[in-house]
This record gives sequence, C-alpha cells and structure tokens, in this order.
Amino acid sequence: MGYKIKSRIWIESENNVLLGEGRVHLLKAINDTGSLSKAAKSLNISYKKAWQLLDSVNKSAKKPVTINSIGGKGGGGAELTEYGKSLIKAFDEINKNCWAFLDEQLSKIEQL
Amino acid sequence: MGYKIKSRIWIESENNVLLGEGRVHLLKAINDTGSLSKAAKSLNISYKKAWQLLDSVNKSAKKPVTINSIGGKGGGGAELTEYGKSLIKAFDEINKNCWAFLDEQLSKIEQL
DNA sequence: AATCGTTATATTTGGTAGGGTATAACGAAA
DNA sequence: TTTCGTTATACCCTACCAAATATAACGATT
Repeated sequence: MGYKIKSRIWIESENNVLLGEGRVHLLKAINDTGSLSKAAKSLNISYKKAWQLLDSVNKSAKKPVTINSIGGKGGGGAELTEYGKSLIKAFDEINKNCWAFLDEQLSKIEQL
Repeated sequence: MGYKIKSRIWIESENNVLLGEGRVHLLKAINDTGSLSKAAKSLNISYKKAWQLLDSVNKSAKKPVTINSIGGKGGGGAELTEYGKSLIKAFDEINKNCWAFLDEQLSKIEQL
C-alpha cells in the first residue's frame, strides 16, 4: 500500500509535440490573461520559453490554436481560438480518464 | 489524422520512484545478463547511473527486487528476485493497457 | 595470499538546455 | 508622429545534470 501511479501524456504530430501538460497550462493562462507575456509571468516561466511552447503548438496544429496580434491597443495580445479551447477541454478529459484508469490498474502492483 | 498520443507512467512510494520505464529496462537487462555492470553496458548507460537507479528501486520497494553479491566467483553479480520479476510483468501489463486506452481516447482530439 | 570482476562511492570534467538580457517590429490611439 | 505594451528573435552565459574517471571493498576460487 502507499504506492501512487503517475503519468505524463502528450500528443505529437510527426515528431513535434502538439500538446502536453505544460502547453495546456500555458494555453489556459493565455485564456485567462489575454496575453502571452502575462501568461508567462503568471506561470513563472520566461517569456522566451512561453513563446517557444506556443509557437510549437501553433506549428504542429492543423488549425490555429491562438491568434496573436502585435501592436495596437495595449500593444497586442493573444487569445485562444474556438479550436484551441476545444483542444484544452479534450486533453483535460483524456488526462483525467487516464488517471482513473491507471489508479484502477495499480492494484496489479499492490497485490503482489 | 497523423496525431500520436504518448505516455510515460511511473510508480512512486512516498516521493521516491519505485518503477518507471528506464528502471524496468534496467531490471530486464539485469535478468538477461546476471550483472549490473553488464546490464549498464547493454543499455549504453554509465554504471553509476545504473547503480543509482537500482539502488533507488530497492530502497523504495517493500521487498528486495534484486539480490546483489559482491566478490566471489566472477566478482559478484545481481539477479532478480521472484518479486522483482513479478513487478516487471505487472508494470509491462499496465503500460500496454494504458497505451491501448489512450489510443482509443485519442479520437476525442482527432475528431475536432 | 594473490587474482579477478564485480558492487559501491567520491570526485572531477564537460555538454547543453534553459535563463537573462537586449532589441527590433508592430499598429492603434492620442 | 510619438507613445505604449505587446509579439518576435538573436545572442551570450551559466547552472545544472550526466558522463568520465578513479578507487575502495569484497569474497570465492586457486
């Protein structure tokens, strides 16, 4: 008893990562803040890292996940597309299902 | 189309890792070779890393996973206990089941 | 007691992923 | 045309982790 089973899942498209937990966190933060730089701050990661993550997400997705605007009112910003929002939702669902599935499987170890 | 879902699972006991894919590979190699140093060579990892992995496995397991002998015929060696063998088997099973489960879940992303 | 190939461990060396910093480009609004 | 806070990108630099190296300890066999 006392064992825990943990997991990391991610989705790839031809050797680029589309979505993982970090990327999903970032997308949620973008949705909350309306900008990539604010999202980076709220997650305590550098803007550079956040930008690299978001860039790779948008490059490997079939449709745009965010719309980024440079300049203009407030300097610009980033917001999720409907596709982006649905991706987050689907990923979270899969992740939760996976946890539940694995928790049940763990008994195979504990009963040894 | 074209998306792949990948996963890493591991089992912890009070914040130490008991088993993960790397550790399972190592245990299998120990089983095949009869020694930790040979196992490390066959996996192209340093002996040190292999030793650290094995040490942490044995420290976090309830019962010994390997029996290591120093000195003696052939200098010593390491071999899996029955408990160790059953751990490997259970982990592999869980992992395979997880892959199958996730592959089926992936449709949630692909149909978006 | 000498040999051997291990396990076990400390110390040093090196490669690289990531952070820090700087700056260009941008466009709406005043 | 100036200001502003963004997005976007290049460059250096360092902190960390992993690898390499060295060496002690060990015990069956001869």
